[in-house]
Amino acid sequence: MRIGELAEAAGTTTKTLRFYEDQGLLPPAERTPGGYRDYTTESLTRIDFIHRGQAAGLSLAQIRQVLDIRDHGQAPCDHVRDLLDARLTDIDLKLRQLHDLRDTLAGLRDQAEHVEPDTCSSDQVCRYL
Amino acid sequence: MRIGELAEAAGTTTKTLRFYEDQGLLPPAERTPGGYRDYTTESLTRIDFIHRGQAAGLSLAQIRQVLDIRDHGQAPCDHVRDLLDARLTDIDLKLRQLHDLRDTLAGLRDQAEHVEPDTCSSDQVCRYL
DNA sequence: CTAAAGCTTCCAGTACAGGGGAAGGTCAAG
DNA sequence: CTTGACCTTCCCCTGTACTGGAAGCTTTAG
Repeated sequence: MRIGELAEAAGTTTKTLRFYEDQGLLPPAERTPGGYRDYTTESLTRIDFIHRGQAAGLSLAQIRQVLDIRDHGQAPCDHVRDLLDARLTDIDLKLRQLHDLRDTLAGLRDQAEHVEPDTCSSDQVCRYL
Repeated sequence: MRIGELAEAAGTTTKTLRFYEDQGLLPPAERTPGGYRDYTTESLTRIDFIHRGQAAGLSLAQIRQVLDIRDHGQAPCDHVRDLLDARLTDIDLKLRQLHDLRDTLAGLRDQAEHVEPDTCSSDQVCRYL
């Protein structure tokens, strides 16, 4: 698969994929005789993982650490366990805060639901946006 | 309350608070006769909200939009409702991805747990970090 | 054979969220 | 009445995660 196809499939850009390779998030791609990067679908899985990590608020550096662990198939020492524990604690905190915020926003949204429609007539500029 | 106290209480810095004021996330603070910013505890609540928003992966611009809605006490038009819906959809997606990632990491961490301790002896550099 | 689309590297620029530090004003303690 | 802690504005710098664009090579279609 060429870089353009992969980017499309992964919902990103060729620029970003080269950037990820540069940052060590993707292994240096195989090359065709012409010098083009040549990917397998494995890369797609990897990019999805990166996207999930980002959605969780991890930095690319943190994602790379986790990928390195995954790449070696097994986690062989305390440092690695500690790293994963730190990430998990981090993520659990984020999950709690996210639930909190969701509730707050849902409350606001609920107020919006029960407002008279003509409170914001079409010829009135909505100053809240 | 002066800016230093507030920063301390909110777990942030004076720099950041002035930056938030500049960006419209905090209303321009009252001033003492000497020109110092003078805050009430209300600001603390607001900063906590901002922090929760950030933990949820919202940008400061998005947080500001939500705060603007909150500030006017009521959500008066479709645009606002749509904005909140967009944020909620956004957050629900993040919550799902976060759960996913948590499972993945917990799996890895579990492997780490069941590894022989001496696989990573003290005189062996842990190459995974 | 040529044109267009897609790829290569390289360098520079952008947006976001702040942080550093200068130059100077304010306030409470001694 | 001075010293030190804290405050003010202003301007520039930093790190993260990309993005744009130039100059040139490769591949596919007509």
